Amino acid sequence: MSGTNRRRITSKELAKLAGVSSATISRAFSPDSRIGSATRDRILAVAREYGYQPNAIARSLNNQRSRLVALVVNAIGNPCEAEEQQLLVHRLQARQLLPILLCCADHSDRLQLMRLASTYQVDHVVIFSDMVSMQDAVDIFHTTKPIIVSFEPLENEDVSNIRIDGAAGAGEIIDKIVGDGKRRFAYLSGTKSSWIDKLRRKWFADALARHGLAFEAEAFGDYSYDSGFKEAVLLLHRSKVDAIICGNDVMAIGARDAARRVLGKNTPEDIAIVGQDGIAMAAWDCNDLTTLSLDHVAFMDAVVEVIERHEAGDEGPHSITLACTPRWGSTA
Amino acid sequence: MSGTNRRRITSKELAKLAGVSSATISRAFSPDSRIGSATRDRILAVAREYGYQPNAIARSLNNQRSRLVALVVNAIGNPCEAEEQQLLVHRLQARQLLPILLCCADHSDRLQLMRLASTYQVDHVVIFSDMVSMQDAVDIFHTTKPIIVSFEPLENEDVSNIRIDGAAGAGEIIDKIVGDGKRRFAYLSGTKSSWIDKLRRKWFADALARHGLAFEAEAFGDYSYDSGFKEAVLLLHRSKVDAIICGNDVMAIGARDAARRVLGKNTPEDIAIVGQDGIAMAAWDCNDLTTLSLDHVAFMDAVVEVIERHEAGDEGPHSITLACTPRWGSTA
DNA sequence: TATCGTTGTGCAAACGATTACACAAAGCAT
DNA sequence: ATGCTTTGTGTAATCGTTTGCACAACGATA
Repeated sequence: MSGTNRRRITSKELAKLAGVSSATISRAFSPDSRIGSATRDRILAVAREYGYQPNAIARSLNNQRSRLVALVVNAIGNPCEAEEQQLLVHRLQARQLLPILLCCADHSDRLQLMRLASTYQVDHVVIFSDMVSMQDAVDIFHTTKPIIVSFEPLENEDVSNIRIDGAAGAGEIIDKIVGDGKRRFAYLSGTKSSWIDKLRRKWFADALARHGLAFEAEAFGDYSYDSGFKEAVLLLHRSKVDAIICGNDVMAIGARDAARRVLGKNTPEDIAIVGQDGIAMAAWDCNDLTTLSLDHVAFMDAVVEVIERHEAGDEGPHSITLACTPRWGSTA
Repeated sequence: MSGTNRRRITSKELAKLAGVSSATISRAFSPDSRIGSATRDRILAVAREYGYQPNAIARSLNNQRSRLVALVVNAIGNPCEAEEQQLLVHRLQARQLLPILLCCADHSDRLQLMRLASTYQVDHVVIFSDMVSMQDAVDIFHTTKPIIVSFEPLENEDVSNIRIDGAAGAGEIIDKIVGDGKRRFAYLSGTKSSWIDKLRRKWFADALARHGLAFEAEAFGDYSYDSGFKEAVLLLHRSKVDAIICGNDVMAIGARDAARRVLGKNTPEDIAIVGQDGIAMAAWDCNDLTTLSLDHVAFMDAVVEVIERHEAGDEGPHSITLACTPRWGSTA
């Protein structure tokens, strides 16, 4: 309680103070173990007095269970990832699981970091980055079945995963925009190399194909507002598209600003702009974005459900697919 | 390498395979320890072959150093915190420190969570939440000197901390707005109980006082867009203010939208709106917010500097203060 | 009263590394 | 050839828990 003593008291020391063995101390802290309730109460009282808490590191070593979860993400700064992380972290904490955050800029240190985290014997791994190959994940976390949250076609079917299907939603959105008279579409990708991005593009391309249309122009950004803005300017200067489908919401906002500010084009009359993700900001009055939206709550519930099944010993692999639905705003 | 074998190999097993003792295995993995370079190379080769990595949990138990850092935050969803976290996490990872994220909605489980994290023997604690009392932090992490990133007047001077001073910047902003002819100011707080919020308000109140002015109206939100929007509507209905200073940028954007959409008031002609934080989004073309901005990079550099001094054994306490500067946008 | 669960506790062996200490081998000067 | 340092390796204790096993005490049953 005093808060100023430097060293942490150990179970052996507490045992001496309470006149019991360290085994009994341990039992006092595990809810269902044979111990007299009087003894337990006395121990807990003494423990509180001396500020004793069992050392989770030592316990993990003995248990072979760390209750740590590695979260591999690309960027916390991206609002979509931030929203999802927040939901997930709360759910994990409610289950007494602690998240270790791995946030990786480039590819080389991503693997390095994953290796580092694996030495901490994490119980679960949630990979939000589709830049990580499944094989790398499985190799690095060989004792922990990772959960892949991405859309890469699974060549290794032994890994639990959560996938998203936006084909139907993209269809609805394209139908609406074509119905509004737009014919000349562009796709503004988030990255050049990601599977997610290719898949998302395909949803819309397929929907366009059903109207006998195809993307007339392409551009590549990096999921940031600035890249959305810049690429949209270039795109609109070099081709006369009247609709831009963007790889995520943030780029869509950038593209909308570029169209309005640099070219004086307004949504949805002059140009239709569509985002993807369904972040909270998309619904703000100043944005009111039409976007192919994911139910982030259901998404993270799915992640937690897979984790719980893994904890229960049923290592699957489990596979869950969630559908995306349109959010109708005033940009398309 | 095979990636499918369930159990992790131990140093003792690897020792047998390499024909050495487990002590030698350990030495092969610590850069500066007495070991023949031929032996080391052989061990590392065998280790790679069998996918051996030293167990960080066991090492931590022995070392008394976990290389884990607890990050206590209010909400990842808040863009300001997200941006800072991202910067900090990168800096920690570059130093082979792993962040454990504690994200706390309400006060009771905040302490609970901090206690849980403390059982993992974290080497450092960074507290971003001014909802945590310093005394609680010190009590819970009694073996680890926490770093408090907040503005609460330090009654306990034994804790390293990083503070922010926006008095001068707020002065500049108020001077400008008053110079533009505005006289009737409102303050839209982020929370009712936080020290940060009170201090931020005081910067602006003091600046107003120098012009013989004071806040005519007050409102309380929760740092969210929706609360900014809602409170601004109520505020503008019940009083005829022509300037609103907001507790953060997100609320300022909400307030701006409310003024424009619900009351048809434009910035900066009809009403001046000011944010605080200086998040990236404030500079987006659609927002172009005038805000009292913090240099997040310098901020997180400061946090890391304190951590490094603590690691070097100089536990301070260290205290760093950073100044906020105005970002001039079109909202004020 | 003898027997048999049941309950509560202690002993000691894990868990997987690190590291102080001891010691053999080797290099080098006398 | 002797003594001294340096280098490389092994032995064993340690970090702080948990848990299987043994056992004493106790109440209930026959």
